[in-house]
Amino acid sequence: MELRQKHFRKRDAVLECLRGTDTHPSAEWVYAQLKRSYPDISLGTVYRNLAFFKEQGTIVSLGTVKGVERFDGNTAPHVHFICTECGRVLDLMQMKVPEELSEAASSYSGGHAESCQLSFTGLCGDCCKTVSETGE
Amino acid sequence: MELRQKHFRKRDAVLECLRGTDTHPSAEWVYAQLKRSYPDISLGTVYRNLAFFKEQGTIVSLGTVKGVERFDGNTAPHVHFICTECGRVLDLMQMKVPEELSEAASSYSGGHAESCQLSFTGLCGDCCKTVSETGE
DNA sequence: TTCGTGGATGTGAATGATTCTTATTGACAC
DNA sequence: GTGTCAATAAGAATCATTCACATCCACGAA
Repeated sequence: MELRQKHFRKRDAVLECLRGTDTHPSAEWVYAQLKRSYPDISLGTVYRNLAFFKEQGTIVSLGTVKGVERFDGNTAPHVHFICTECGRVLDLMQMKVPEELSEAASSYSGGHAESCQLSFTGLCGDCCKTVSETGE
Repeated sequence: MELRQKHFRKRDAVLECLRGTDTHPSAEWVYAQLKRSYPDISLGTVYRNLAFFKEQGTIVSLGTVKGVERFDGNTAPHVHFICTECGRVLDLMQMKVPEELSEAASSYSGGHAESCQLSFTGLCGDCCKTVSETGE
């Protein structure tokens, strides 16, 4: 078991890294983090394993923000706030996503809805402040 | 005015093209359409003008589907259904997006929400059918 | 032990969407 | 006509992501 662990060390590390942050990171960010503990890790491995976990449903993609894909290790349905200025993504865990919406979406679309994403875009608190201080 | 029209012909054509469809097209699709009426139009022009209108708020980006950005000429807030199989994007105009959500998002996030996107992903009717017929 | 197998990885090249650069054009004011 | 300024075409450049391929490692069979 210890030995097996070793073989999957990097795959596991990708998942741990994602679960250990609430920054909804990009592949590049994960790569930079893991580089410290695993100096020989490659970007390809990070992409490969993110795709693997996404496929498994173990993690979730938030779509792209400013051209790069962002991931979330928290698969519980929750709402996101995306800052259009700095690209930060915040969780709004307090906001409820009505349960029955998916069924409504399925029936309206004639297909089968598997997941639902609710997100808001705008300026985060920090960027609001910066804008009001510098006048844009 | 006629003359001025001519100068902006392609910019306007990009907007018209987007407004004349409900397929939520990509830049490439718009380019292919316009190529018929404007054989010398360039992809760069399409990208440039999509970015221009997006900046103005005249059109809206849906984010990327299967790696390519998709646009919507319909800026009225409405719900989308995105097929993960064929990439089709359907409007669910019948579904309501509660008005007060944006304010809640602003207060929870400490920032200022400017827009809200609610979308469902899954299999559209056609793809459901295909899957059940072919057994995947 | 020694092989063989199969999954995980590193490397670097390839891909593909998007953006940038440069030269050109058209509309308008003088 | 000349100058200016925005819009454009063409193609090069960029950048995130994927792919191809050789290698490595754990495990199991001989």
